[in-house]
Amino acid sequence: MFNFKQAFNFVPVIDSETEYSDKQIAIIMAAEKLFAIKGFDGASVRDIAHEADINVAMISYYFGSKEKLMEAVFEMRTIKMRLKVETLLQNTSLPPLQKVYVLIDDYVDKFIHQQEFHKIMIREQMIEKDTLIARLIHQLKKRNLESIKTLIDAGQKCGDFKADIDVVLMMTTLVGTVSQMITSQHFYRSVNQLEYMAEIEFQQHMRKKLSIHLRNMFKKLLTNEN
Amino acid sequence: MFNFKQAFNFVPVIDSETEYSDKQIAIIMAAEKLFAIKGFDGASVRDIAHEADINVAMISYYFGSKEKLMEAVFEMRTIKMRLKVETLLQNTSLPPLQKVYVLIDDYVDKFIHQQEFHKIMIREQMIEKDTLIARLIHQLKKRNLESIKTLIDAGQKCGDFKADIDVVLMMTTLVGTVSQMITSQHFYRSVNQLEYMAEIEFQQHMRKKLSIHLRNMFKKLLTNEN
Amino acid sequence: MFNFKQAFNFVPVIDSETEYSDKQIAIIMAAEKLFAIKGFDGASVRDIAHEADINVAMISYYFGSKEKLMEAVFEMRTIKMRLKVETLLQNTSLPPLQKVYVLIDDYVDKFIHQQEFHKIMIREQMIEKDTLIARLIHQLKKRNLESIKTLIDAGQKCGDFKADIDVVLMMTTLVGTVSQMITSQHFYRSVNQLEYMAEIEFQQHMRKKLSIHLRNMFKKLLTNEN
Amino acid sequence: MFNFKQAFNFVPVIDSETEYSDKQIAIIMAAEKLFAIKGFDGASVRDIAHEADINVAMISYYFGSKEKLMEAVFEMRTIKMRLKVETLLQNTSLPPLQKVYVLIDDYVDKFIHQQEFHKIMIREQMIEKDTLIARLIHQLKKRNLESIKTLIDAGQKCGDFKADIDVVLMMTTLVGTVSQMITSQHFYRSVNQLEYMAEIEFQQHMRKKLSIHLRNMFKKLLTNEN
DNA sequence: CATGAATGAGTGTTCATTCAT
DNA sequence: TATGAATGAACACTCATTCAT
Repeated sequence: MFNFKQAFNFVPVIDSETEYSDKQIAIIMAAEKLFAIKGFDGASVRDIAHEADINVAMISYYFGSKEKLMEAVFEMRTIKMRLKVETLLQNTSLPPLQKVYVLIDDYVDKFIHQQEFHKIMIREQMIEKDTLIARLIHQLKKRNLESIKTLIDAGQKCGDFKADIDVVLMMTTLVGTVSQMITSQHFYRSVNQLEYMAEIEFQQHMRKKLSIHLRNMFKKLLTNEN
Repeated sequence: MFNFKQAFNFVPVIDSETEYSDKQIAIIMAAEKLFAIKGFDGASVRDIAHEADINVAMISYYFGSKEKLMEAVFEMRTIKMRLKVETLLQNTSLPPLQKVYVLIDDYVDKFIHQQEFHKIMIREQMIEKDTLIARLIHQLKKRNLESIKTLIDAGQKCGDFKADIDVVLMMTTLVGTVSQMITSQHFYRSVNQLEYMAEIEFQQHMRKKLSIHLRNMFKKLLTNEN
Repeated sequence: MFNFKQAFNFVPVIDSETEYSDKQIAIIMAAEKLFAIKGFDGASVRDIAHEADINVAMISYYFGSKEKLMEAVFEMRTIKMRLKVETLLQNTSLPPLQKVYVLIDDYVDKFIHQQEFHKIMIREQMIEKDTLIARLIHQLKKRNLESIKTLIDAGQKCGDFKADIDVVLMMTTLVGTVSQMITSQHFYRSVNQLEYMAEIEFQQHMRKKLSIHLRNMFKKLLTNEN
Repeated sequence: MFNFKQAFNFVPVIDSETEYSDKQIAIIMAAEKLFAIKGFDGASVRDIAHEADINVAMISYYFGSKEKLMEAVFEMRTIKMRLKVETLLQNTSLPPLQKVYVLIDDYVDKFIHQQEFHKIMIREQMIEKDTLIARLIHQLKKRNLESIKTLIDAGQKCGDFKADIDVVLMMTTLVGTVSQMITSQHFYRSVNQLEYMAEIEFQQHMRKKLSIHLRNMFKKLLTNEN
């Protein structure tokens, strides 16, 4: 059996209820990759089977259908998508702005480390269908938004943050900026002459740049200081 | 024959080289709509033919292939995507910050009025293929970026703008925020109890909110004033 | 276009509403043949396409689905399945027993000339599914039964027929005997050393034998004479 | 181990050569049921395995293949299909017509009590393939026919039966009538308003009706009396 | 210029069967 | 003996495209 915690240990993991076998994990990850690159309809089950180096029939065997496989991708990822907000909220020693900084870094990390999954989410958000996945995304976003609202609220109550903050718009900028960086990273590399930087190094580069940029912006957005 | 200039006269149009017949325009617009909703692979040529109320064979007949049809969608739209920057640059009376404001509004307008096309662009950016479309998008973004750099440069030279500005990151935030608003507008409506607002009204609502939010952020990002 | 009336002129034809093209007729007849021999599930659309010498895709193109094709087989045949009863009922010159004789011959003829379709009907009757076809068969049988009841009634009223006649059981014997002859004709040939009789000749042999046998039985069943 | 004799003790059983385990019996009976309802191709081995509550692999494991399973169904049933004729022939006290009556009831009983198997037989008779099953059916019918011929012969020699009797046609009517009743029993119920009669009761109803109807017909067919 | 008919490759899925244990 | 996993072929059907007119 595949060790979930070890394989993805760079992000804090909350264990999934569903246990998947090694082969199932392989299929899910192959699917995640190809759904990200080609989209749901663009990636055929044969493509996925080939990528995962398994027989096509195994996909139906394990997941029932292509759609159910997509749901499995979501189930596996969304379980780990809950932000650190819950923990941050309970932390009394950290000042609100610092909490926001941690939050930004958490978002950036998650997007960068799970680019493929996020590409799928971006795509799926646009499809006008009332699928299980659409509902899962909606629910995930709503839960996150509420947690963040509580955090901002606390900052306002203690006088650190300004009064008139549109949290939804703020989050739109946070998520949008990171998403845009992910989707256009090829352009970013080209424009900054970073074409030949190693993937890992480039990820750290993005991570740092985004973190500084967003911290800077959010500080100005939330507080009155310079 | 369809009058291009008249039909899309809310944005300054630079004429395309290629002339399309009414029927071709109908196909392109049906394709744009369905590609936006369902994705390239999710939308079949039969779907598009049905939407455009023409015979399936016409698509191959007019455009050669489904892929070429997508290129036609891009050709028709990208031609009108050049920003007002060129005009702004030559305008000597307007202060730099005001120019940036005009730019922001231009971006917001374009994204909102051509949501369908932008959804396609967001999707296509993610596909890791060196297609004609990928090159078209890259070229468009590069051209826009350079114009904006010149504009920011001018602001820095006259002392209105700060010295250390990462224009690429700034643009990432601009484009990302607007894109994110577009792709998650359903969520936005739901969260702000705007489910039943008429589409037109909602577009103006987004337009205003985004404009204020982005102007506010960019002012802080670019200048030292409060 | 295929001339329906000419091609099947050995049985009185009531024109179908639906017009089929030559190719559609070819597909329907290939389907009829293979459904009869192999059953609905046993006959693949590829088999049928090969038998009809057309591309597999044409079946979906023309009929929508394999099931709809089966329905087309039924539509084409059931339209001609109405017995001569209606005509017989109006005929005042023919005595009731003679009418029954005509009816028997009509049944025998129909079964023998449309063996393939009848094999399908026998099979489909057994499948426990509430399909359109099941309903079509039920309806056809009910209509026929009612007409025959009227005919028997008339015979009883004029005193030619006995009073206690179970028409349903009588029809069960009529249909059952002919069906059984059709389904076990191979055995019949073998047992009567008719293996090498030509098909046409054998059909006439069956026709005659069945007619005499059934007339004889029904005379005894219906009347008091010897 | 399953006790064959006990389980089907309503008909005299001649032991099969092959001994089947409980699990094998369960599979065979599940197969018989589903083959009857859905046909050979319509019933998947997974269906059968599920119905028998065993692992799919067991079917290949025990019987080698789906086709061999069908043969096992036949082997298990045909062994018990030999009629009472042999016993009847040796009985000197019973007059020929009474023997025929016993024979009719025996047929009716067998068909009604083993409807599922008979549905399979009806279907398999129609398949134009020289399979083991086809040969088994042929052989069974031939053996039965010969026994009956001897019985009829005896009746003719003692002067009870008429001289010109086509035994094959007579058997066609016997088997055909009972088969037709079985395959169209749903129609029979509907037409006689017996939809809600309990299955057991309905079987007894059919049994009685068929017995009287067939005895009546056969008496007229075989003898000169009224 | 336009289109209904036709095609072959591809789709997701299910099949009976076999494998490894 | 027994079984979950696995396989490759087949399934019905849809695809983008081309053909004949």
